[in-house]
Amino acid sequence: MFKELDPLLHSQLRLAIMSLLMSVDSAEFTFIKEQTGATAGNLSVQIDKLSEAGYIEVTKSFKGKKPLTTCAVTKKGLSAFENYVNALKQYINK
Amino acid sequence: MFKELDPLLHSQLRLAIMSLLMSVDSAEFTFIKEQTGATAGNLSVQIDKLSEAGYIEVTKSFKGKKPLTTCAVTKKGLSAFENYVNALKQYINK
DNA sequence: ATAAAGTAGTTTATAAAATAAACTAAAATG
DNA sequence: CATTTTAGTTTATTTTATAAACTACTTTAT
Repeated sequence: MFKELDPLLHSQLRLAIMSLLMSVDSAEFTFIKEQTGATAGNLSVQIDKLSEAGYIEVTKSFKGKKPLTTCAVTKKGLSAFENYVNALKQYINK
Repeated sequence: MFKELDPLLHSQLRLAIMSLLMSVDSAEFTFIKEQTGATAGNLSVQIDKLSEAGYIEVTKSFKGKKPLTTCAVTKKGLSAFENYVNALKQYINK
């Protein structure tokens, strides 16, 4: 039987966000937006979902006078990502 | 920028169907149902979608007196699957 | 000084998808 | 011969993804 694919991660945009965050300490909203090509609205929604699941930590502050949203993956998020990748391999490795 | 993940394949059940079909010549509806744990209704719908996209070929016949639906991956499906796996690697390989 | 345009997002509405429930039709079973 | 089972399909509901519209503030130009 096939392992279940965490629906929170099995989404192109959320997976891209997580993928990005895997390789950095933290990333700004605008950077993620650029890298993923997502609209701000969509990104905002998906970041919220990852945040509410405890997969990422979102910090809102200011860069000078502009709002600054920074995201970083949590231990829980890292573990979920690894699990997801692991499950996925069952589907794609021949 | 991240490559797009073929939405037809980026679905747990459809991906499982394709994954199964990759390793066999053809598979019966009931076999796919057992292996994936999907409900018949859901499976029927997803098989239709893959079929309409030309990713699989569906043959309806009879085994004795019972209806028999058989599925096999097409060249197009194989290529789409390979493309999908390739794109996916961009997300999950660190 | 203020109107216009840009930045950094959030909220809400809509479109698309996944899934299950209800249904059909025939066959096997008791 | 009535009930259950098999093999599916169709339809309805729920969930999701996504974009459009909006908010709040800042920078630039006049």
